[in-house]
Amino acid sequence: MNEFNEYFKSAFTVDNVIFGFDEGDLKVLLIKRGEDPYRGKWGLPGYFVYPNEDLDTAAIRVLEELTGLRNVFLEQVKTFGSVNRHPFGRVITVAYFSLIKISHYTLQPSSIARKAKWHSVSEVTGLAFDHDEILKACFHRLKWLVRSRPVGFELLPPKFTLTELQHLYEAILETSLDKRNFRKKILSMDLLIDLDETQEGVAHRPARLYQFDRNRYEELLSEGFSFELKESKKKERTTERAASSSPQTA
Amino acid sequence: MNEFNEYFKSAFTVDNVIFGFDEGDLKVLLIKRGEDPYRGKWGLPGYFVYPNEDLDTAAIRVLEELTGLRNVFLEQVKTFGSVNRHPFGRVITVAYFSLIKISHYTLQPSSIARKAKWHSVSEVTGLAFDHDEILKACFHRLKWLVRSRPVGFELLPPKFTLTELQHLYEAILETSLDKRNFRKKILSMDLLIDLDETQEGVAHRPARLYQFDRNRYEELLSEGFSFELKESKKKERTTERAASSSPQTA
DNA sequence: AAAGAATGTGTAATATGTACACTAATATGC
DNA sequence: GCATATTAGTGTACATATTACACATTCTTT
Repeated sequence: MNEFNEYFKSAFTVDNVIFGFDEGDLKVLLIKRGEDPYRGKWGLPGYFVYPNEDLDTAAIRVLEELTGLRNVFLEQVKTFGSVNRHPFGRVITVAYFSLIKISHYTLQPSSIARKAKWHSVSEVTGLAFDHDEILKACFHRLKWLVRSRPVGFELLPPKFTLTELQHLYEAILETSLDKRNFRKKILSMDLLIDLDETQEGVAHRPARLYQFDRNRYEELLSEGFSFELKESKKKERTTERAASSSPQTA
Repeated sequence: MNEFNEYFKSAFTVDNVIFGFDEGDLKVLLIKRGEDPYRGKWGLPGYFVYPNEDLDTAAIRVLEELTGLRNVFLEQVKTFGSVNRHPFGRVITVAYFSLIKISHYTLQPSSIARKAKWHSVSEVTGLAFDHDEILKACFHRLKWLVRSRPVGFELLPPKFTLTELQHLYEAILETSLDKRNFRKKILSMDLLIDLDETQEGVAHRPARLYQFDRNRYEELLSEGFSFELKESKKKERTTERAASSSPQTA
């Protein structure tokens, strides 16, 4: 019984990978570190877990403390525990990820995090610790999840156009999708409410606005429906314009 | 820098969920605990991680020490860290899982594990700690994985019949599959080598034996092939016999 | 040689996925 | 106000995949 105290003990932390979507681009929330190690470097918002705190609770608390984000649903992804991942000693970290609507939240970084800022996922590199690797794992999870759960709607504002939705899927899947097929597929799922409104102030034909029908989704789920969106099989899709420039019959 | 030592530290462990398949039944490897807490109870083979040991390495070592299994490929699934999951103090555990061919290994339990034995997954309950929950999470992962990776072959002996393969999939997916459609699908993937041998000593028409073609699989993967096996949509499939007992035209 | 038990096989109907090109609606610049 | 630029929105034919379904075959046992 007492031997228990003799077992090696390590510090442990949680790190949060928060994805958002803005300006047609997938973003991740990073903080500028105000503490050693890696002071002044960008990293994921993460910190130590308290002794009598569950992991999920810690992730929520730490996120709020560092960035000001509240009530964010976080999902565990993977645990990183390489011996030398932290310069001060053995630290095991549990990575969490989440998807949020950027416009719904205000960032209020604490002093530990000097700044909190959204960065384009595609441009992020050179983060503190092994955070590049953690980000990669979470992005991979997102890619995986997007095909079997309607996660896209978490990232968009409540009202969105089908083109915005498509661009989001293209950003996550890192591929291009056929407009007509994408629309047909999405609309056939019966998960969107057509708001009978259109965009305003755009210099082109305004698009219809839609809303995700969460109740309908729950209902369909309980009927055994499963959301499925496949990655297109062709790697590089040629545009229609390009393809039609060399027709067989002139 | 010195403050680092002030952060709360917890003990941490790895737990392994090893699946096997035998007698048409999905099994999990459990040990009978020879140590407190839960001495004499069944639980997952798991133990403490060393200070200068990576998590994956620890999982492999612990598995071997407790059960005698060597060279098993383990994959991280989830981390469990509820405050009260261990009666002696705060212990965070990282769960790993693996699939093995039961007949290929000999169990050699250590003294810490008084016994190591295969149990039918469907019958396991009342394990030590939160191991019921960990098992459930790993089974869920297996179900998920089976649809996108040819994991079934890891569980079968090198030579197997299509019926055995089908039964395995049925056990994992907890559903029944149509024989002809299953065969058509599997064979069309071009992942099996027909060994031109048949079963011996069975009291019925002997089945052909097949082998998984791992090289072909790697080859197909690099060509962008993706293994996909859907769960059948109908929950309860009626058997043909039953269905044909009430034909429209006599 | 008859009965029992599991193997092995094909086809038609339906559903899903894919490729692809033009018209419609708005804002802006002239 | 008219031409231009820009994005929205729409349909169909073809190929592929999924589903439902029944019976002859080959072996052992009695």
